[in-house]
Amino acid sequence: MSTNHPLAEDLGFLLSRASGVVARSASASLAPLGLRVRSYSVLAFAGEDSAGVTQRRLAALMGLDPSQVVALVDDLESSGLVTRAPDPTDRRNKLIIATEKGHRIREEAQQRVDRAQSGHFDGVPQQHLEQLRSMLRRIAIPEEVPAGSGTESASGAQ
Amino acid sequence: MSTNHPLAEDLGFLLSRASGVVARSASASLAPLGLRVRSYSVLAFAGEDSAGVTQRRLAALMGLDPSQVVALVDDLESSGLVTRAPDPTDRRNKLIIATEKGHRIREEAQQRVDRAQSGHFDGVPQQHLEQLRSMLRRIAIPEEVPAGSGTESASGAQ
DNA sequence: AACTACTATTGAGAATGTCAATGATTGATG
DNA sequence: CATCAATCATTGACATTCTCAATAGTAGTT
Repeated sequence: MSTNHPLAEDLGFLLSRASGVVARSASASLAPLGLRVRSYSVLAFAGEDSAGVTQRRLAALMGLDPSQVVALVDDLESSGLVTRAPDPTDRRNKLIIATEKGHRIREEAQQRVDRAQSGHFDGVPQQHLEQLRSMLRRIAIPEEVPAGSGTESASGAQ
Repeated sequence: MSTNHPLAEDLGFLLSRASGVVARSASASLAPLGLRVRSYSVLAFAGEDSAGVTQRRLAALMGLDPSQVVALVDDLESSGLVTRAPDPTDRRNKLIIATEKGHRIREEAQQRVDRAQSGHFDGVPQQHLEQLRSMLRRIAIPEEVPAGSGTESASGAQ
């Protein structure tokens, strides 16, 4: 193992650093809408599936503790962007569904985020970006998360 | 216009997600040494330059507020891994220098982190990793940070 | 019914991020 | 030399985020 590379070249460090930079600018771009990166993510996922998403699944998708999702949904709900609908098939679940207003804001938010992010990625050729996406997906999601039943031990960190 | 891609394909989201995954495992691997990712980063940077690093520079390197560095250095100092040495050329600065023990721990820590990270990156071909590093560097560091300890505006001052 | 497993929720405590203010020091200006 | 602005480390306050344990409600099983 060539264990003597400077930290500034370490992939984990660069990952964290780049993530911070991008998240910061995204957060700044969302501020006018009263959203943060986290709440935007919840809104986006909720808006992608008209059937709604359970909070448990949101937590798994975002790599958060389920308890964190509660507050995020609380905010979005009190802002009228999403609703908590009971799941007819399993009343333990609460399906997070974007309202009409939620969809509008989500659209606007996505444009803002895209615009902010393009500033960081425009220097990189499209083909490389696709590779980057592929690698990050691989690292971020060790195994595909099924959408239906969650039989996984989804406690996140252990 | 790629304005309608799912969030799970968004580069910023994937970046944040991958960063979290890698940081978590790195943090876990460092726990036995009493280090976290942050304190390890400080220790690593301090150990890379025998002349030491100012806290201001550490903050810039790591993308932190200077006030955050204070606590990190406090911990490392009380653990005997680094020392705060006065800068002869500018007494406002405090040069963070790794102790002998600091160097030993840093070595051990680096091996642990590398081992933990290899689990995430080993599936990716070496060439792609190099591209990944290059892209991340570009995103993470908008402009190269000069390494001069003092305010040597001899060449390339800006 | 009893039991186990799962979901959302709450709460506590630690870690992290952000921001303003301060003392010590430096460099530049008058 | 005296003064002023800028820089560095530090402190403190405050919000956000992370991590964990515990709980009520529900589901599936036996």
